[in-house]
Amino acid sequence: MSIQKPSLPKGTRDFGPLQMARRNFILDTIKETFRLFGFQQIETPAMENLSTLTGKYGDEGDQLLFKILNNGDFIKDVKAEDLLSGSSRVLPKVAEKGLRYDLTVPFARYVVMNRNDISFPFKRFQIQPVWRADRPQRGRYREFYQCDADVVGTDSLVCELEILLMIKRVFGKLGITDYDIKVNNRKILTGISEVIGEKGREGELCVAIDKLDKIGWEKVQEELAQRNFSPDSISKLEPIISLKQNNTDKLNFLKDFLSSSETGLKGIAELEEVLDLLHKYGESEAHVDFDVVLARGLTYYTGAIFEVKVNHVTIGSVSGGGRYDNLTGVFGLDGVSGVGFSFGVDRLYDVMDELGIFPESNLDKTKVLITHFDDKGFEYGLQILQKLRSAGISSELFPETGKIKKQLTYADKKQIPFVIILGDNEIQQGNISLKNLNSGTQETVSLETTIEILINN
RNA sequence: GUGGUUGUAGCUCAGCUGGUUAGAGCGCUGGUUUGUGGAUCCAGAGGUCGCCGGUUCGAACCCGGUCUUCCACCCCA
Repeated sequence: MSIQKPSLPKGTRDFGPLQMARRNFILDTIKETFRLFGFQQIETPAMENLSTLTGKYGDEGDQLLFKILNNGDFIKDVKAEDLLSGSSRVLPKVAEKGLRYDLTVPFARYVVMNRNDISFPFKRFQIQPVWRADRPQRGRYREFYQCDADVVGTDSLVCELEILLMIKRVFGKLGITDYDIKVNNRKILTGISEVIGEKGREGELCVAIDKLDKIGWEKVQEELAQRNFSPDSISKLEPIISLKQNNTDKLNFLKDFLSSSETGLKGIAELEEVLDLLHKYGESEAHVDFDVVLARGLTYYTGAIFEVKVNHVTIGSVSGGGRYDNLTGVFGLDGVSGVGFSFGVDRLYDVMDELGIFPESNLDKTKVLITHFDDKGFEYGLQILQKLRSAGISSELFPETGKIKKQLTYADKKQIPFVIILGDNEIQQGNISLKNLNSGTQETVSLETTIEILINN
């Protein structure tokens, strides 16, 4: 049998010690923030029944689901005519489970299954990997983490406020300063389509308008025309596209523009209230940008829509979310509304990496390495190791007796700042030679003094 | 899913229009120093040139397929 080169599935990655230290820095910041705001953590299985997942993300979403082949004789129910009918006929017979595609649908399933034990409003957060059979590229992976926080069972706009506050807190802690939280409201989009005379077509409208930044107004007009929007309605859109003022001015303009649309005005009012709550909380509107053309998740969002973009980097949005009226309807539980959002850790990592703003040393570091020359030193070291750890000092004993050079090199590579050297002299006198690898200085002191020095450095 | 791109030592990359035993820097191992790391110097190990097939007297180089990487579209965190 030949030796094969190991490899990873497309779009997946290993994380080494440095990467994990950095990822944990991001994850800990997010977790701490969620908890500070009163969210409780849950987890759900990596795999769900395929029936739970399919049909929730549209046709394209279904294609991106990873399916899990049934165990045992997975082909036993497949008939010859099934094979001739194509893969869509065969799939349900060979796979009944799939990997989760996001955290929202499993959460909806969880809420429905535990409705009797949950007291509403329910604030939960969930930090787990999700899988998508997408084609990978920069900032896009087949396995990545989402950090969701959702509040279900209340219509209060305080939830929207808290989402803004949590985003601001996390970004502040991470040291990301140049970013925009784009906010909009589904009802405003609905209102716009009504006012321009294309009622009910906000979905199509937004798919086209969403590309404004990328392809420009000219191309957007072409696309709208292609989608059979009338020239009249397209021209009515013009003033919206060129809106470039502060939030208040934009809102005032739209109040006038949407005066004939009850839904549109409702959307404006909601957004105004969220901003008002922000001021009452004592926070500024800094980083909060009302973006009339922001459109996402239109199949389920019904109120506020959020998206966070870090400026001057090549990564797409790092966070997004919104309000939905009927999270659990597909699972037979009506009337559960909610609002939630998600941080993309992997993209936050890429953004911080690109900006070069990771703090210097959040690598998990040992404080001191105990080195020795022979079995006697090794045994003496073992006693000292116990004392150091009891004192809460992260320490390790070099596991082999051998050349001191090798042991020091190990400490150097692992960036361990202190080394304890135990030879015959130290053992006889019952003390310790402590070397500081950063300064190169070395002193022979008692165990108590050693512990004191290590704690204070 | 569509189109393009990439693959040579652990890492970053050279390698001329196909021509003997495929190179460099960094890293790694050992030595200079048998109780002292980082620097210098010396020596050494390490490659079925992504994989499979084809063209050729001869392929890292040309052709086909496949996998992988990155990019655009689609969509998304």
